[in-house]
Amino acid sequence: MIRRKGLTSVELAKLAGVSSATISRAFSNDPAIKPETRERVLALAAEHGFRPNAMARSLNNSRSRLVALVVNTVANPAEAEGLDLLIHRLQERELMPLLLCCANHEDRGHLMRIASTYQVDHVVLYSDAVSVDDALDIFRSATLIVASSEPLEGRDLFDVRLDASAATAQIVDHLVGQGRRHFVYLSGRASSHIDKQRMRWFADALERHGMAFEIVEHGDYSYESGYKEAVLLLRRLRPDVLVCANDLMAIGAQDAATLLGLKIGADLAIVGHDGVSLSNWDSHSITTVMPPHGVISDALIELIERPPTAPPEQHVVNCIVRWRQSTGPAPR
Amino acid sequence: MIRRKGLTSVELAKLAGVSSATISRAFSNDPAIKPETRERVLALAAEHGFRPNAMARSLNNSRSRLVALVVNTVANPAEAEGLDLLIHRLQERELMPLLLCCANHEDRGHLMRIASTYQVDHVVLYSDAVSVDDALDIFRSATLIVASSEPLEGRDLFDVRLDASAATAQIVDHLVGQGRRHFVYLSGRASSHIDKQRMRWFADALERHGMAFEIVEHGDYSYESGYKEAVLLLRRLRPDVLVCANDLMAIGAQDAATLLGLKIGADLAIVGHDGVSLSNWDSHSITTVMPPHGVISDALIELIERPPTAPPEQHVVNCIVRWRQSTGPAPR
DNA sequence: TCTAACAATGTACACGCTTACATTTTCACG
DNA sequence: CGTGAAAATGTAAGCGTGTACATTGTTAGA
Repeated sequence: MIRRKGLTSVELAKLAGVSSATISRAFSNDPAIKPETRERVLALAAEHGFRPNAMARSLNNSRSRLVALVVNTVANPAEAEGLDLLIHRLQERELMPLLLCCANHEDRGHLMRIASTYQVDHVVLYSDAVSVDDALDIFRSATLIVASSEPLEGRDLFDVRLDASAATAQIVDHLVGQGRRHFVYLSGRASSHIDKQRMRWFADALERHGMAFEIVEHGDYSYESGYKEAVLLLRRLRPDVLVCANDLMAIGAQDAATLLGLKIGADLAIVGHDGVSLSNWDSHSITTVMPPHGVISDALIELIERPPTAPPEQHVVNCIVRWRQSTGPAPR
Repeated sequence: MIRRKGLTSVELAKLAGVSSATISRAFSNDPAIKPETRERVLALAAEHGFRPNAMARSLNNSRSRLVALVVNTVANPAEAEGLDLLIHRLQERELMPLLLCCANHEDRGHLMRIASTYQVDHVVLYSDAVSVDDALDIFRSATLIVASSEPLEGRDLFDVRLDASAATAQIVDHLVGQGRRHFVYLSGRASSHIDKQRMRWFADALERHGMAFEIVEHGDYSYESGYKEAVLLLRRLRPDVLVCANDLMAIGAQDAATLLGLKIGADLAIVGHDGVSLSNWDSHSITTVMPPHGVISDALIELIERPPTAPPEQHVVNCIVRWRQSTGPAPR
């Protein structure tokens, strides 16, 4: 296996009988180049397998076309299913995703510092893996784009904020309309921003009916914890609605409830969050509050493509409801 | 938000009263530098937030510390759960993963060509997303590392090959020992290399008992197809063992079998592949043939860290069995 | 035919770092 | 105290592009 280095623009220039500047112009769609020359250069380049060196290129125009994606882990479908779409969109635009997986990584700062070394143009904070301030501090010369449901008041950032208030209200209205009165929220990690938000949205929606809900704080986002906590709380509290911090816990809870002889969608309604694809299996069809991944990705891309001089901009994206069997017959 | 560019090594040199070469040496662990100077430079660098520009660095030593990871999609846990570990290992070594998601991407060649532009040091073909030849052709100056279960005879590549023959044999022996005789394999995509391999391993294991199995070729790796095909085939063939091309289908099949009144692990044994975490839920505990992600990642890292002059090397990694309830009581 | 304006290309330097080589400093030892 | 080797640092030439500016070629209008 011979590892030959590709040729450079000067070498190709020699072969084409032009200067390296012309090579550069051929590849950068410069209108100053004669179309025929362009064609000739590109043909020759293709023939010899020449492609401009992105390192050298970004060294002097300081645009790397690299986008750092800061996530927790790709092993979690709730994150990965949206991420996959975003990566796809980036690739369509010939932007290169640099993935930073922060879960299990003690020193996230170090991780980001290394990434910043590559002169990334944009940083997308795709999960709550790191704080906005840390990221701002480290990625000084990149534009930071935050995707979160945490309200970042007055921060003047580029951000796409998820809002599930409407979706949550729809579900609550529907369930209250079914005559349900006893709501319980099973938390994943009560201290997490996303969990706090979700509880707040539920509280608001219930309050409009003059109602409240109880919180069980012992979950950890896993199937097992959903199962275990559901067994305990169903015996103790006897709710007719169980809202779970994520779909995995909702599925675990459903299995537990079934085991206890409850009829899902009738005796007990179950609601999940995230809308992961497995919430829609026949075995456990979970009504869930889902972030619209396509809309989010589009908004993020829009922020990424904004000219660097443009002022910070905020998008608010509304979550949607996936009606499934765990809340009985769907409305309308 | 002020986007100030960081300072350069010459500027820092000026501040430190040294030359830019000394700065470079301080950051590259060059033994030729006096420890105290090194400390002084690093302290000053930290103070001013200086970090060397990776683009400029790799431009002249042609080592980018970038690793291209060619995968299908991160949305599929079977891929993502192993990938997550590999990314973690890379990050520990200060190597940057450049993710190429090929599923849904018509022109994978183009994707790879762009990535190659960034002078990646290594390319890991982590799934069957693209052919080895295409990758070799495009990433001329990087070393290619292939992770697959497809035997690449005589290709003289760096590769980590999965072998499930022993694991498969263990399962088959166990099931035959339980008195089971009628084996059916539900395929995901019969044309895929991985599926062909898995069928071959099963064929071999059964052959040693003088037995064979039937193949149902209508699956597509989804829960739904597992469910649907299982309903059809269980009525038609009445097997006592159903081997599925992946865990999702196995779970679907289990739901179908349960619906038909079969007792899983007794009337019917079900076997999956991939060992995704959700194969271990209480609701559907599936015995599965699992690639040891840790071992695979270690092997890949070892190949990545091999000096560029080293000759190609092959690792064979044995899959392991996760005994669950879908095959009845575990052996021993 | 001459000139001005424009189109197309070439020239040369900058981007921020590494590194071979040159130079200076240090230090041990006679 | 002088000498030479070793240690530490400085100098300068790239690495492969993009791009401002200079240069050449072309065409229109008078």
